Amino acid sequence: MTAPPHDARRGTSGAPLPDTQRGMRRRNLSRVMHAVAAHGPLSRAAVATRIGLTRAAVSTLVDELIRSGLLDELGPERPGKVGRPGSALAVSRSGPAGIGAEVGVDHLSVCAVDLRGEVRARAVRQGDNRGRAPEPVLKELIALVRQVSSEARLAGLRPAGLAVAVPGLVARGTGTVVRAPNLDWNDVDLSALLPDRLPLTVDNEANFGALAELWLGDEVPQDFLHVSAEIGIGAALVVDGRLLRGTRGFAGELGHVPVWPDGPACPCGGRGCLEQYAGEEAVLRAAGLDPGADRVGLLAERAAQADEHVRRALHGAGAALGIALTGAVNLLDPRSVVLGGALSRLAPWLLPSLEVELGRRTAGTGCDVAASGLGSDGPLLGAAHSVVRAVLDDPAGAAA
Amino acid sequence: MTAPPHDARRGTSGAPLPDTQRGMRRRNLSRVMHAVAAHGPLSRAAVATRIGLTRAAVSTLVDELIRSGLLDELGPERPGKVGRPGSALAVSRSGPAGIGAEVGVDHLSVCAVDLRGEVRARAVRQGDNRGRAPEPVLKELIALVRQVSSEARLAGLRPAGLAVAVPGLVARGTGTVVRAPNLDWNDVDLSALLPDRLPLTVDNEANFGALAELWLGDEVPQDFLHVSAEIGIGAALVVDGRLLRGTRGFAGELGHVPVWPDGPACPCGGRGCLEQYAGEEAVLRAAGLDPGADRVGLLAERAAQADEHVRRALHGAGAALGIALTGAVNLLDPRSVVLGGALSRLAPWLLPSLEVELGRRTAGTGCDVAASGLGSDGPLLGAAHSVVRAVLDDPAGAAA
DNA sequence: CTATTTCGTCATGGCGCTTAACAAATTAGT
DNA sequence: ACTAATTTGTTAAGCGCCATGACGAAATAG
Repeated sequence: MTAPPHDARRGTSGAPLPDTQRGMRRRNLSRVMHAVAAHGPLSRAAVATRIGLTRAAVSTLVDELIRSGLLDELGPERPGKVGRPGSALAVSRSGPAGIGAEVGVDHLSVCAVDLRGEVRARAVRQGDNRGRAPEPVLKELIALVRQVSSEARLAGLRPAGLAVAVPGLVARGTGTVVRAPNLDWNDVDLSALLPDRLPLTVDNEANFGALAELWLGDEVPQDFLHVSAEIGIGAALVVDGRLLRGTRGFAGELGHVPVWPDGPACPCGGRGCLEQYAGEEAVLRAAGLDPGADRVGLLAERAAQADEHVRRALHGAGAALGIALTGAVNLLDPRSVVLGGALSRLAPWLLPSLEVELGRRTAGTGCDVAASGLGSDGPLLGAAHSVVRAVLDDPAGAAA
Repeated sequence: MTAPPHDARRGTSGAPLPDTQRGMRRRNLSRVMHAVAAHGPLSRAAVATRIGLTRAAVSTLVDELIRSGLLDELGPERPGKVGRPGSALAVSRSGPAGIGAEVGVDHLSVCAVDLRGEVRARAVRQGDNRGRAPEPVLKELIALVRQVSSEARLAGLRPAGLAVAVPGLVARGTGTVVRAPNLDWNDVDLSALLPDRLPLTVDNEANFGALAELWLGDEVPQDFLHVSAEIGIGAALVVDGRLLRGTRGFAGELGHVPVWPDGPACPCGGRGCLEQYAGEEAVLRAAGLDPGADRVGLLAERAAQADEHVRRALHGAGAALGIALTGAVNLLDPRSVVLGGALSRLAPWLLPSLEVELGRRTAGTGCDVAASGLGSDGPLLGAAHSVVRAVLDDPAGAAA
């Protein structure tokens, strides 16, 4: 009566589970999906040489994926070379879809992304969520999710999962928002409040923003530091194509890196944290502006108008950021630093002083700094794509 | 005449290579080795339940490993429970051995470690290597390696690889020392100067020290920051049981994290780097001591004698370290910080001020700080063990 | 002394990939 | 225009590897 080890299979990571033929098949299915997803339409033969299996093996894998509705046969390729032309395969446009959602301080947004990575439906609801109770906010979010989901279904898609980006700390592996200062939420369990049938993932919006950069960015370096400033100043670290979360999921707290250790006291208990120099509040104060609704927009507008106060404030913030990033770059040696989220809009005025500080302090080694091309859509897209990635990582687990 | 994909197999990492049955076998062989190595003598049945395969499958795997000389059958276990007692399996004491070597500023040392992790032979040669040319130093090192190797062979071991720890930057994936300031070596290619038949690995001693902590430490957390101070101040980051090297292999430069950004100029081009406050030179100067031969020993001795100057200097260094580590802890959220190498000897006088700074600046989250238990042997042991790990990771590739 | 439990092995079977051969579809050459 | 060469996708045979189920062996429990 020994328990059979048959069900020892586990989630998507696949690495540490006992190696059996079933797992081999699953990983090879995933390899085929990734190859086709990443490198456009491909013939079976092209997939085979790319992933290192034989054409025969790939044939059976592809058959299975087509039957599952994850791959489409587009028909014969245009013959340019000698030999029988291959039959082009592409990731299906009508298979599973990832539903991404974002709870922002001044908006809610939801979108559906197909396996090819295209956004097929989206919905936004503007409105200040600061201080509102979780329940009504999430009720509105559910309405948006329902709307986008049914729109997706009309387009022939099947929602396969929901990922929610929130501006706060999320307990690792759960759906609980531990603390979201700008919303004033504490210990909110989204999995209880979002009773949709879809598998749910919840994560920090900075993390999803970094993943979007990893999956959708132009340069696609596998190692970079993604800095965003929606809640305080957060950094997400991508190393070797993997997001580094830390033991408790608290990694990336760039905002509380000491810049001038004897500087002003910070609510966190420290002194001279980066947030005291480059945080939203601090910059607004230094610029002589009142906190309003769209504070970042205001800063960008004034800076563009060459407002000297604002420009000087941003100059100082950039310098402080540069000093904090010097520490990070020295520790991590990333290929590049990406300014995402709100920071990407302010980049033109932050970058000069930032690069001066970073450049002279990391003389030989250095590191590129650039603004993200994804703008404020990063977290939302990252969330939706995370669902899609899960399907690509384990196609067998997400059969139609 | 298509190239057969047969040889697509690759190194030890195993993950991204096309999944074929051969690879499956190799990974399962590795799982058996790791299980036996980590959890003492084990019966086939115990291995089977532990790694999630059937007894039948484990039997054939074990047979193969015994035939290769990597596993030993110790005979029947002491029966304490009902049922037929299993036959205890242990990692062989006479299989392959890892040869580790360390080029220190004041010594050369070499040791041989068997698959069980026991040091079976070692040799040390004291003598200041500062400023000596690479060739004579390496000639001496080769002599030590030969001596230890033949000693190991006499004990029935077969040297399977040589790993060298050097106090400097090593170009990733090569055997070239880019820069070793304390030795005054630049662009020295060890693979050309160590023409032994053994497969050669070269890495920074701080990295090997961290790996030793990972593999041999008591606590065995999979995420920690290992700080050492042989060459300047280096940190090695272990995340998820993997060493984080950075894109160029320059990760862990804790010594040049800005502490007081307006502080004294640093040769690196920056100002107020940690090294200006907690580096060996800086501490000796603050303590009013001259640089001598065994500088760290001198500091420890004086501190133990309650020398006020020295203690105050170490107190200041600890505070600076604490500030720099605050940044690192905020960024990485490691489970603990370990002071290794020379720092472990000075820990009693560094820790108090270090913990004060770190504690009050990372209020809620915090992070344990402790001295390494491995003392100054860390890098040497880490190097030798890295060879052993390579065998455990791919037993098939290292058959007798 | 028998029943029970656990261990290690063996024979059988299924699954998944490789190999080798073949038909189909195209280009290159005469 | 017709044949040769090349490449694709499929099929059948074969082999490796693990699971399953049965068995003898070696201990404890009653």
